[in-house]
Amino acid sequence: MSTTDLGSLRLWLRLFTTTTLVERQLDSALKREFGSTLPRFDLLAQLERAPNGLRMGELSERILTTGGNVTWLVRALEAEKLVTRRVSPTDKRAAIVRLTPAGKRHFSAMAQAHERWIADIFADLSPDDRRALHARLGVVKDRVRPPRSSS
Amino acid sequence: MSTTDLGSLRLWLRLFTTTTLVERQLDSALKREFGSTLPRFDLLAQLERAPNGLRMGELSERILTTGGNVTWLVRALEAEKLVTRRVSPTDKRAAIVRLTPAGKRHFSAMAQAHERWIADIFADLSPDDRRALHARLGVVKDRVRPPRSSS
DNA sequence: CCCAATTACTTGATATTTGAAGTAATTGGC
DNA sequence: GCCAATTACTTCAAATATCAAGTAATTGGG
Repeated sequence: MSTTDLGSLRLWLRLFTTTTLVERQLDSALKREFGSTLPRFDLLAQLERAPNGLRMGELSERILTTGGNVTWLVRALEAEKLVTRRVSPTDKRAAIVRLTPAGKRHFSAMAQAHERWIADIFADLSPDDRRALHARLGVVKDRVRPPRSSS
Repeated sequence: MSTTDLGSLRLWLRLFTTTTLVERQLDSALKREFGSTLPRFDLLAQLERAPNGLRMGELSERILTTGGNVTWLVRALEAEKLVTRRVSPTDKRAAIVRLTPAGKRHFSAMAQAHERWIADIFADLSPDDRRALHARLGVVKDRVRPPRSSS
């Protein structure tokens, strides 16, 4: 309806820029307030949602990173006693990672702050705006990755 | 108007996931078809738009990365004869980076493919959807970085 | 059962990015 | 003009991420 055509390229640039800026803001806030980072937070968040733990492979799929990187992250978190890793009883190749009680405490402290920061960042959008954004991003997402999960 | 509330957190997760997936698709296509990468492409794109060249600092601001990283990228591109670097005549601290003719050719070949890939990725959105997305992302962007530029 | 193919991870070499510290050049106030 | 503060980069080390092997365990077809 409106008169200007908006090239997809400009849309992509804005999508990229916006995401990068938000990411950076969150990462630096996590660093400043908790001495942590976004990748670590994301990994812990996945574990929080999975009381039975997750395998390394599931983790790497969910946080969109490579297996080698997950090995690295988990090793670091394990050294800090935030997660444990044990061999799966049903498949000895697989390692199951879980939050420790200390990991849960640490995560939930961060999660509260994290949620506040995010609410603040998106505060200028109405609920309808947020739904509209979410829905349209879903269209793009399904285009780059044939459906399957939700996130 | 609709009934479900959508938490900002879910919106952020989708924003992040979508952007990461698109980014990856573009990066791997650039790698596959041209042996390049997205950061290099982005840097060249900035230079393409600036016939008079850009200083290192302008580059790092525009591609949202650190100065050290720009030094690294430019050094690599320079070694491939795609860009040149010369000391600014008016300010000897500053280095001005420009595309070489070979760099222009290389870039424009990539740019055409890049634009096709992007058009394809966003093909399921109508022009109005794209405008709507762009506008709402703008709201978020202005929240994390007090206005100034457009991108 | 048995073995080739597949799967789940880990490792090690690289690649990339960041962040802090260092160097050189420029600027503003006096 | 002169010097302290600022600015523009570069460097170097540390943090992260990728990719290609390599290892161990599991599975499926005969």
